[in-house]
Amino acid sequence: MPLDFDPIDEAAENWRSAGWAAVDAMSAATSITRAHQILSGRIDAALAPLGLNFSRFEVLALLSFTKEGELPLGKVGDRLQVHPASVTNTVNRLEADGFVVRKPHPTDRRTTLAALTTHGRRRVETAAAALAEIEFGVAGLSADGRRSVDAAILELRSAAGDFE
Amino acid sequence: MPLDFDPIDEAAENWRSAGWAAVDAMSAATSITRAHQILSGRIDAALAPLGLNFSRFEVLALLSFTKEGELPLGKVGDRLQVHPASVTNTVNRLEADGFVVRKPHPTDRRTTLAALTTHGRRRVETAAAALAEIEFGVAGLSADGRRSVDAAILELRSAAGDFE
DNA sequence: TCCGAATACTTTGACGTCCAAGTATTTGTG
DNA sequence: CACAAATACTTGGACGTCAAAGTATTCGGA
Repeated sequence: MPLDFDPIDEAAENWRSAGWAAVDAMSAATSITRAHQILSGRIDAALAPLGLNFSRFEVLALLSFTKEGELPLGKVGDRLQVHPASVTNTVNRLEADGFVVRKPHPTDRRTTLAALTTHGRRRVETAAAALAEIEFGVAGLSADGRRSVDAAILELRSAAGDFE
Repeated sequence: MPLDFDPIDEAAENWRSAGWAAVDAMSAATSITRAHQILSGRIDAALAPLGLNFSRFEVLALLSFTKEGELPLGKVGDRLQVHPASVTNTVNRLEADGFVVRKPHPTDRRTTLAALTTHGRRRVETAAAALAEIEFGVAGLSADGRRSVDAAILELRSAAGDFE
């Protein structure tokens, strides 16, 4: 049951009326938050039948891009920009489902590798196809829209010190 | 410790190399996810000293825009597009902190109203100023960027049936 | 009027994320 | 070579979100 008005637009009007500052910033932030909600709902729904969620999928995809199909847990966290505790948790689930196994690092005994299993490699292919099928939840966003979102957010991420 | 490359761009390259489909969609979805992470981190940090997080703030703001400063919990959920259980939880916290009180609906005994207290009204003003101060986390995003994000996401939300 | 369906909220439980603290191992420096 | 500091991961606790089930109340059609 959709509302018969745009709640974000409505909120912006209210902010303006209340004399609150930074209305455009508020609107952009709320839009991004809501977009994330929509995407993550769609993506998780597409992945659920495969026993995955987006985090778990991202880990499998990342591993599948490496030569050996394995990576230290710390590297996984760095690349995906998630907390070490989340990596532990995610890999626990993937391991319980047989998609990855933990292996000791050959030279550094502090380090643990997550290594893709055959099962995991098959599953990530299936999942990638399923996500492509639903266009990663961004169906409804034009090619121009996708490019401009990418470009704008690149500014934001760069300013936030995400890289370089 | 930022990476010395853009992890999203890196991911897009990997996807292309692996021959996976919908690379532009993947990139847009990942950008939005990461942007949300950045914003919510900044916003929650700004609100934490006030005993709020973004959800709690949104509820207070919404109430402050009404004539009487009160609204049925169900309406709150509709406007903010969050699950009823989350509304219950959020209002519990706000009530425990004295920012709102629950009141019975005058005519429908199924319904509960959340009503702003004086304390809550003062706090939401302070919080709004604090958020304006950090530009809702979107500092680093140009005016053009904000507009194009808004416009693009409006497409997405509209297609997702968010309203009208 | 009666009663099944709808509505409104709460409760419980499964997850997921982060922080802070704890353990193990390696690094770097005097 | 020793040992404090840094690194790598795990654990436990606080929170937040959602789905499903439960309770109370109101609505609407026979």
